Amino acid sequence: MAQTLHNFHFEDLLTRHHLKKTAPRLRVLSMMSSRNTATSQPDLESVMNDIDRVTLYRILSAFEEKGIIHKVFDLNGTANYALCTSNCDEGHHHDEHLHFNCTNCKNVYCLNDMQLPAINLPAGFEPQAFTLYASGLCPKCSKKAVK
Amino acid sequence: MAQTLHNFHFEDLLTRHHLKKTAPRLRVLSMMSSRNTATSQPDLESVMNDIDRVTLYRILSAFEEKGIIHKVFDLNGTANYALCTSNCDEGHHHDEHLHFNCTNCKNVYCLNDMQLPAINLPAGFEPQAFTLYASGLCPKCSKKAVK
DNA sequence: TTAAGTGCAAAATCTTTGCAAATGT
DNA sequence: ACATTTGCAAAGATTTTGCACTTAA
Repeated sequence: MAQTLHNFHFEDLLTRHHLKKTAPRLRVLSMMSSRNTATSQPDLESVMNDIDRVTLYRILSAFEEKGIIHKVFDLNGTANYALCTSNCDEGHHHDEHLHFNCTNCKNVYCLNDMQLPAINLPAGFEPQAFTLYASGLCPKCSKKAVK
Repeated sequence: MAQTLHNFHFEDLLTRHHLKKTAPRLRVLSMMSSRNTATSQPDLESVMNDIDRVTLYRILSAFEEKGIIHKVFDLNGTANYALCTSNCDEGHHHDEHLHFNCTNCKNVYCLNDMQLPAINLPAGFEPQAFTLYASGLCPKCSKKAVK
């Protein structure tokens, strides 16, 4: 995570998904890739306040549909988005990793490396996707020895 | 789940949490206990349309604060509430069970019996609570052989 | 050139707040 | 009687929709 990817990578990403390479979209992608936490619409809006709010909503939903980003709800029910790691197809996400929501700084971390353990469900349930969600203190906040 | 509890049980529950026994609150409790799926504010509103919407919001948040119900967000980010099984204290929930969201009928099931497997987090993360979330087809919908 | 994307205004939702009237203890 | 709770009205916040202008291909 958090590695700064080059712009041509994002341009390529947009092209592959038949989306036009526009300035707002590239800025959203670059902003999201520069973080190691998920980003909400309000986040985006405060950082890129020259881009229209509606445009941000539309960019996020287009990216999600195309499988470029995925959505996680934080403890407050706010949607947070993070770049998909691998091969999420149109309409089919494969983000079965652990999401960690810090109760102090409110950030949502995607811990892609964590494998989900196998889960057995009661008879009749046919699961298609799993998400494991944890809340607590992230490394930064636990270091600060929160009162 | 889904067992119909007697009214005095709910009255007792309210008393224990220092909440007055009012008709709207008892109806919400009885409605929630009669279901085996979690209930959203819109759900409540459509079933009990003689109770003010604001009252329902306030009942839900009071119950959640007191640890009588807990909140799960479904695939659409809508808050769904379910009765807490055991000993959820004021401000401290212990609902570390599996939530199953059916992609067909949209219902959210609390599978209280499922134990969460132990999870190891990367260094620095200090988890306080886990939620495992699955989506797919519930028994009813998988039986119907959805197209 | 033209289909897709953006920005602005406005509508539709969803959720919260303030306060007077009603209700439980 | 008194503190809570409710219902209504209204404010605030969030998200969606429509449409003219702009831009990438």
